Amino acid sequence: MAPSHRFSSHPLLRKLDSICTLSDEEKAALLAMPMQVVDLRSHQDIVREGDRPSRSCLLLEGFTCFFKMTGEGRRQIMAFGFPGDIPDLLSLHLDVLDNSLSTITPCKVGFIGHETLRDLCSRFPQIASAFWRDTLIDASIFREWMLNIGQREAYSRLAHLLCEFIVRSQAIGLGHDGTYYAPMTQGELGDAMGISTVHANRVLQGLRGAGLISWRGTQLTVLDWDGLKSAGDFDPTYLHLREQTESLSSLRGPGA
Amino acid sequence: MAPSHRFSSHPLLRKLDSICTLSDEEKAALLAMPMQVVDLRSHQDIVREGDRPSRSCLLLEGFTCFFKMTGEGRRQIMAFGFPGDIPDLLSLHLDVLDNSLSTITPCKVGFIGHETLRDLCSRFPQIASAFWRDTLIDASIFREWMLNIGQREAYSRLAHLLCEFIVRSQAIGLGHDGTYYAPMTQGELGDAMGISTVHANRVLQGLRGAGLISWRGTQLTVLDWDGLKSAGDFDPTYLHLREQTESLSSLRGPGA
DNA sequence: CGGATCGTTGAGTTGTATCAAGACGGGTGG
DNA sequence: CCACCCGTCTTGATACAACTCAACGATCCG
Repeated sequence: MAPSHRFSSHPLLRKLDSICTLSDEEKAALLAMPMQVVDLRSHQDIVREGDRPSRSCLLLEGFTCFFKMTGEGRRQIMAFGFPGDIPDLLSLHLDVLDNSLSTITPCKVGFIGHETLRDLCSRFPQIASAFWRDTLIDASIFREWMLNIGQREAYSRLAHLLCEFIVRSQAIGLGHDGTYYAPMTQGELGDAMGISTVHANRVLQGLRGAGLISWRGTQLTVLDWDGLKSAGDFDPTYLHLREQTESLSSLRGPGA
Repeated sequence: MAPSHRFSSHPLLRKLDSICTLSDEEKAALLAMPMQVVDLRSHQDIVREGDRPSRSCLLLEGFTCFFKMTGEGRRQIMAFGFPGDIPDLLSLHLDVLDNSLSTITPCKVGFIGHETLRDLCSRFPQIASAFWRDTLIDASIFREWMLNIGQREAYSRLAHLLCEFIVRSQAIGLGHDGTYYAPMTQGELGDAMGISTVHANRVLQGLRGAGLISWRGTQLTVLDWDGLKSAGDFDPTYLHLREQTESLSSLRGPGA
């Protein structure tokens, strides 16, 4: 029953397995992609707004953030990148990048040339569909963040963000016993939610005080999953995961 | 010099012309798509959150909005749909819809079956790329709205929204002499910016008082384009239009 | 051990929400 | 054709969520 066959250990396939179905031939083709593997320190730029990259970046290990700055120098984080993600896949069809991408932890990334990706898409239409679908899911997450930032108050907003973080971690096999690796600082949390660092701190203490989570260092532990979900008005539909029920039920076990 | 050949009158081609290049053969194939044309009244749902549509909706005439509701009943508008847009193209690769789509004016729409679209994409890779690119531009706009909602104050936020509305209108040939058809109510404006109707009204009067725009009924007139752009911290890069300079210079003419 | 980054707390300020009520305007029915 | 009605726009008063500024404590790392 466990989906552990010879491919499942690679982060890209874990990620793609969580959102679509691919044949072994297609998976083999993905693993055969030539890529330039690079190790990066934390808080280092990968690509910057205004660049015209000819390759995209597959995140093999670590976490990234995708963000954009206001003219007044305020930063909005648009997305967090998890292992297996290709955070700048959009540059395949968008010549000039309108966002920057940085690491938030030390990362191992693989740069894949756009010709390689285009060739793969034309030879394997299912892979093209999977990549397109992946960018559509990213867009769906952007919309949910817009709803979150525009319409929910900060307390609920943070609860929602953490729910998403947990479900996405779970989907690619990260986290044990209701505890997850959460490397973001409170400043990054604030920039992702459109609130100040100070307020992020206060709201976080609200969640702690309500007994929903504990968060020490980079260890985030869910103490009351149902409570967190309802505080965050969270419905995972927008993540468009396969087997949602399975990953969620395995969550409720250790959480409750 | 004018790009008016036999295809340019159709809204879909005007839209696609603004973001990519297609051959005459591809354009002919697009125009030959079978579609079910329907007239809709204003403020009518087209598809709802939770639907599993087997077709997408090409907007031939009128304006739509794409939105999502909070558990507490607050609405966030994610995007406005212009003539030529396919606001729910994403349903081609996302089984269950996580947003609702409604008209905001009377509309003429053409429903196109997903098999038709898939067939077209497999026969004409350039069309597949154009559609994929279109959804990526939508995502880019979502990100800019996140930045707008999360990091800019209401006055600047509204100025930015109007700048985008004007440039997008301009890109598909709507508007004359700095005047544009803007059918949104102040309530819809507020829901798009994450502020209340009352505050949308006050901020709008701020823009009027600063001499940047006039807006009576559905007629929005730009009085000071450079002023509006700088109030909104607006840079159109994220719209990924072809020939940006051309459409913007023609704007400055009647505007100033 | 010193310095930098991150987390935490307090006090005062400001942007925006809510509630309420009136004015305007366009459509419909008597 | 007028009267009415409903949705939208507008304005005022009050309340609150979140911001800024500032300072201090806790870590971590070199």
